[in-house]
Amino acid sequence: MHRTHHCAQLTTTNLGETVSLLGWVDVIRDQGGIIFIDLRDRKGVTQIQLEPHENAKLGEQLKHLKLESVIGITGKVVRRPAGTENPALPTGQVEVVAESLDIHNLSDTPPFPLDDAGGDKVNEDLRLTYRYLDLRRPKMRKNLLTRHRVTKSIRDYFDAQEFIEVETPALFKSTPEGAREYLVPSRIHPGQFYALSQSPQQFKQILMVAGVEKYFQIARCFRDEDLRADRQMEFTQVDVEASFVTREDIYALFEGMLKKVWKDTLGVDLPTPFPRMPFAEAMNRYGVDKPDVRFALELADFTELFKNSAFKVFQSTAASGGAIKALNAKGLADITQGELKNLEEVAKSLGAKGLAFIKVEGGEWKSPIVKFFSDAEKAELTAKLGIADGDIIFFAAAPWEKACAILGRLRLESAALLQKRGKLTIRPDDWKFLWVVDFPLMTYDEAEGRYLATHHPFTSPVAEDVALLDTDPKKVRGQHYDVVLNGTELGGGSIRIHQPALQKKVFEDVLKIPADVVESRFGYMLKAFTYGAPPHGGIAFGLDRMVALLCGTTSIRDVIAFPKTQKGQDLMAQSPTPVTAKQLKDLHIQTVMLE
RNA sequence: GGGGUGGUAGCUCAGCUGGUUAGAGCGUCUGCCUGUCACGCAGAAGGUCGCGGGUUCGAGUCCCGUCCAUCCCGCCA
Repeated sequence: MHRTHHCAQLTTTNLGETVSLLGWVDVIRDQGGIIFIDLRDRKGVTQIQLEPHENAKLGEQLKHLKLESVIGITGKVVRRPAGTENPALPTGQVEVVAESLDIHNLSDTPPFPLDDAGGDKVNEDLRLTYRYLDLRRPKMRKNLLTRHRVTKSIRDYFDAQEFIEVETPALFKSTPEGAREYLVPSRIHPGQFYALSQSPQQFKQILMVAGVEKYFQIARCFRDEDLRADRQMEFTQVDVEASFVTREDIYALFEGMLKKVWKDTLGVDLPTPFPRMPFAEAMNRYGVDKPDVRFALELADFTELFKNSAFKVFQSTAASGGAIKALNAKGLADITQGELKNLEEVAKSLGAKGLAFIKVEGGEWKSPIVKFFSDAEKAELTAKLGIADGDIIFFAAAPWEKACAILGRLRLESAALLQKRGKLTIRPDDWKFLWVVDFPLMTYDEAEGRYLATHHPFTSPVAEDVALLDTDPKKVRGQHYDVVLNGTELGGGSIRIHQPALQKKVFEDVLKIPADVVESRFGYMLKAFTYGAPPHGGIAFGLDRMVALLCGTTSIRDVIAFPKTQKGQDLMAQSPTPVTAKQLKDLHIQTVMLE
């Protein structure tokens, strides 16, 4: 039997037709003399009406029919009796009176409810173990569909812009500068390994040397780092590179892509261009390099003010080159002891010694530290923070970046508390994009005792800062940009270095990678650059995170068909697993477990 | 590697300062019901309280260890 229609299709225009439907048993409502089945396929649901007394064979078949069984039914489309229509259903005006029923496969009782309301509450490990059932849920089916729409939209966009999609190898060479890699032993080359590509970065730059000019790829990437709600060991990146472009060209290109994706999937018109914000400003105002600008609660700086303060903690921090930052969590003076303690723990986990605060209630500043403040200090705090009754002010005194980070985190925590109280509204569909720009090219790593690339070593310095590479590397700004949406970093990219001499200088003189290591890891790239490498730049963009935001979920596992758990296991197929001695022998591998 | 939260029936959860036979809703099974769509009604079955050890006359409850899930820090050029 073939289906004549799908289960969201039948309307009053089909009245009187004999139709065949195939699908899963969604619900059985047995009224005794009349039985209703909601038959579900990937498009929707149609109500089937059966009268077991009228049709003995049907009655017998129905006796052992269970939910989630796969059946086919043939019958006539009729109008539902007046007053029994279901306006919530697209097919709710009609029903199919079953004449015959094929049971293709009886189902065992599912281990958890498959409706959205019930399924959402189920422990995720169970959903992952039975992912094929979880994916039958309307919400998960919708997420898969949205993901498909997004990738289709992206491919259409870049195709229209004359970009071509080029596939680059998953099996690459190990380049241990960046994220930890998955190593793949070579059978043919005993003792040697490939690494799974953590990003097509080097290949896409080579493609520019190859004259492709406009490349994109929806690329799978692999990183052997610890997992999070927004990080999987394998994930998908929208990877783009173009020749003869400036930063502005990339901004416009990507804004166009995002505009189209939002229009195609949500019907939303995104305003462009997106605002640009220098890294230092993002840190100073929001305490992070991926600010959520849907709400204010901005940080303020009081380093100058407290340079000669009677309050020693602030005074000494300011005098020794640190920063004093403050955040007015407006209207949060009703914070509970438990919540305050929790915030203090958060601050401490980020390296704060404690959490200094001022609670403003009844016109009075309640705080263990306020007695140290002069009238002038109080006046400036009031003015800059807009202090009013009902506010609570948090302080951080630490090295600049740490002070910003502490308050940046407290800002988010405070916003959540204010939301809980109904004093602040942050809508998930309030799409606030921005570009964060002017990152430092290098960051000094205390532990390693050398400079590390803030993003990656292929990022080109801002032209007027190149001279600083020799004198003051940390002052050099990179031609890097991150695209941020509602506090999530969706992606980042840069204009790359395309002159072999400058690239070699960055590797060897600035990053202090020994010349022989540079040669073995990146020699092929430096060599390629000597054959006419065009100026180029691009971006890499987290597809999973974007789809998650479009689907209104915070976990990318909800938009990946078969994700891994936080310990990197596939609970359904049960990987990873041990392998046989023969497999290892073929790979010339001997295992010794180390403590 | 570190910190938080959780693990009790198929599912979601309750179970107080340790004390009869460990409960509820949903689901499952049986019966009834000819217009339901969260169908309804009546009844029944269903438990290694994650696992291991300890304290105690007595442990779901307290202690130690361990496993799993999840959130976060580190990490993610």
